Amino acid sequence: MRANVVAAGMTIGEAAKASGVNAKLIRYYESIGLIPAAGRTASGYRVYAPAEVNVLRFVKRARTLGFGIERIQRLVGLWQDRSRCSSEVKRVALEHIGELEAKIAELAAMRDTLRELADTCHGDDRPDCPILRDLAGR
Amino acid sequence: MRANVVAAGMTIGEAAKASGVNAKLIRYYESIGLIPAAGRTASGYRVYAPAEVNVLRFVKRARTLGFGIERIQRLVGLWQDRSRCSSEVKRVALEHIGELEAKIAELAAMRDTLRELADTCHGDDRPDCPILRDLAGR
DNA sequence: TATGGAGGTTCCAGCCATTGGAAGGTCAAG
DNA sequence: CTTGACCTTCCAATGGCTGGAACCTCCATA
Repeated sequence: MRANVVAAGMTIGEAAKASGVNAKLIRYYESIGLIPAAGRTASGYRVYAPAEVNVLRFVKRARTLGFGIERIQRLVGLWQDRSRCSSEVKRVALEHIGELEAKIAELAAMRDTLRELADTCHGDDRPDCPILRDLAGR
Repeated sequence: MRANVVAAGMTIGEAAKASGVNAKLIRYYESIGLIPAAGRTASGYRVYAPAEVNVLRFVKRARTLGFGIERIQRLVGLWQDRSRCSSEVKRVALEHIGELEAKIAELAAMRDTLRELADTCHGDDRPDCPILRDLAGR
């Protein structure tokens, strides 16, 4: 390809390197409609402009923060809408924070219960075990 | 069925009620080998003895504590092995606690970052938004 | 000019633990 | 005999990827 024609137009591999989203995942994101279909060369290779790489970076960062695909789609929409209200963005973020809190609380409850059980377990070569007793329903 | 013959022998629906694991899931657990295949009536209905319901309850409780299927299999094995060492059980539990901790830390990091961003976001009708700025890579 | 290898393409399948639905068989009561 | 609750199997979807197969295209080197 080497399309330095207008100093833009990367292959999917180059876009992957530049965005941190691997090529396979870029195709997947396109297939589910998270990102619009990329342009194509005459031979069928996808072509990416810098602006599209920025979208990929945005998506990557949002995934790192745990946002789900659907919410990322909303965020990208807001990002590209110059007349957005920051309140809308904040609402999406707060929704996600709420879900993170819920998940954290759930996992922490599991951990605490298990920690207590593990603390009372001798952990030696005897068969008696409070962990199994608990799982067996006392 | 109504098999009160020897005061045992529940249908899958009864076993589901008694164990808290729904019928669909019981079949799934059997299909993946987490629990042994249940007995059958002449007409092909699954039959469950009280001991099998206890296994289901054990599995249910372990799932509630977030154990994965594979680990539950190990736990059931240890539970039914009278010559087990409690240290083995404890090791399985500690492995799981470690994974819970890791997941919690990951989610908490996301939450903290997002909380900071959300705190600095006005959340009004203006378009300026630090959340989007962060996602866009500053 | 032939060739090799790196990288592109599509499609299909699997991960985890479930859940839902379709299509059909069986049981007990009315 | 019909009704309807329950059982059976099988297939598909969920989220967010990842891996592989089979094939095509580009570019540099021998």
